[in-house]
Amino acid sequence: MAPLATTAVFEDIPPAIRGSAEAVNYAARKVLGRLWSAPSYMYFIRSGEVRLARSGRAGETLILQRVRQGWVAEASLFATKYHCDLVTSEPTACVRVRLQAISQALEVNSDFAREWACTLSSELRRLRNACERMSLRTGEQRVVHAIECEGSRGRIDLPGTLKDWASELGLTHEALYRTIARMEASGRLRREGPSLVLVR
Amino acid sequence: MAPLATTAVFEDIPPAIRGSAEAVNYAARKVLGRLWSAPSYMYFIRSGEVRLARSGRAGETLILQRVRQGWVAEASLFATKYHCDLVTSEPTACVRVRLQAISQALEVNSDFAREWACTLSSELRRLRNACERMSLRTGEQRVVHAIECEGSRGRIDLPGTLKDWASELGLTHEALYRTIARMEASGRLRREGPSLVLVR
DNA sequence: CGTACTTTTGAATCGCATCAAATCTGGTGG
DNA sequence: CCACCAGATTTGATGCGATTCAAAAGTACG
Repeated sequence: MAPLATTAVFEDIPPAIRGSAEAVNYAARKVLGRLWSAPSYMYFIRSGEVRLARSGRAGETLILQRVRQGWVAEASLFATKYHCDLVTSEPTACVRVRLQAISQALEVNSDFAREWACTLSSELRRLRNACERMSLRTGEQRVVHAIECEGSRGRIDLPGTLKDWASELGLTHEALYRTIARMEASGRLRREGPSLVLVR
Repeated sequence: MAPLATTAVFEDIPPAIRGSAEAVNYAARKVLGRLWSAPSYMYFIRSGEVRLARSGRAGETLILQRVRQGWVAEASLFATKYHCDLVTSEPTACVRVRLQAISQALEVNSDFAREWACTLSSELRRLRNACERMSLRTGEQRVVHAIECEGSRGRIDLPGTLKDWASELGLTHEALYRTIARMEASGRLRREGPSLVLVR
């Protein structure tokens, strides 16, 4: 399905590129960019969710970034090809901007340049955390690490299914279910609706 | 030991910040920055090696970045605290620049801003690769992935010991030795001095 | 009510971590 | 030059936890 283009402009887009921003809406499971293809737009997510993912030959998927608000695949600005797939997981409203416009804004507008560098830096820190998490050997260690890093005060809101979360944690969904069940049974974890809470 | 300060200026430092750059030399195993401490300098490595690492309570170490040339810990520009330890692994010559100077250069000099964003982006891509690698289950898959991503044409130069490489791959050194021995025995890998070569 | 998907549990297998010990290596000081 | 030492490399045995394959139960949605 072709994206529905509108001409709205949004306050949450950095002023420097509002002029070149174009609102687009996608249904779930639409591909915004495919591994190895040349990127031409940068996407700013307003609502819904876009995932940056890679899939192995066996069909298993690793989710590298999930964005519900803000820029996705920021690193593709200076790349000639996408290094991941870019896919919506649900109906998503976003704004797209030509790479060239971003590049130019970076050149001309130092506030935007600072903001961009800041975004990249924080994504870098997030990924370093993710890397460290993947080096942990047990599912329990990864769950605790994720809650401590990405949640607040021992609580994390799961944006989606446990199965999705499993592929972010680099576990099979079975392993994650069992880990959570074990932690819950021994009182180290509580589930509250869409949240997980570390006990004590 | 206090760093030996000199006043040399170097061509490989971006012009915009050469004025505020200060050459420093460190012995091996010197700590340039400690986890949770406030960063005040950014380091540009000229020779030697600096590692960005985290260590678990059991003493095991995960190497998140190894730099032999270029900026290290770029993400700390916008952070109030280091999120890793910053340590030399051998005698290292680098140039340090106050964060403030970098920040200002970013503001004033659009070429530098572009270069900085470019550096951050490529580090981001490298880290995404590392994340994907950590999601692979066997040592052999990780070795192949690393050679394909970080090496060139099926060959990688190991910058350091196999033991070091093991902690980058998220494996114990024993597991890595065994993996390499197995691959070599079955003819899928060849060792040539400091290099590993994928066969076929 | 049926379909697609997630969640859950079970059993067998695989590969890494762990602990232990021996060998090899490069560099130091006597 | 040689003894020595710290560290890397290597091999072995054992156990643990995740993966895998399988199947059942729960859930959301048309």
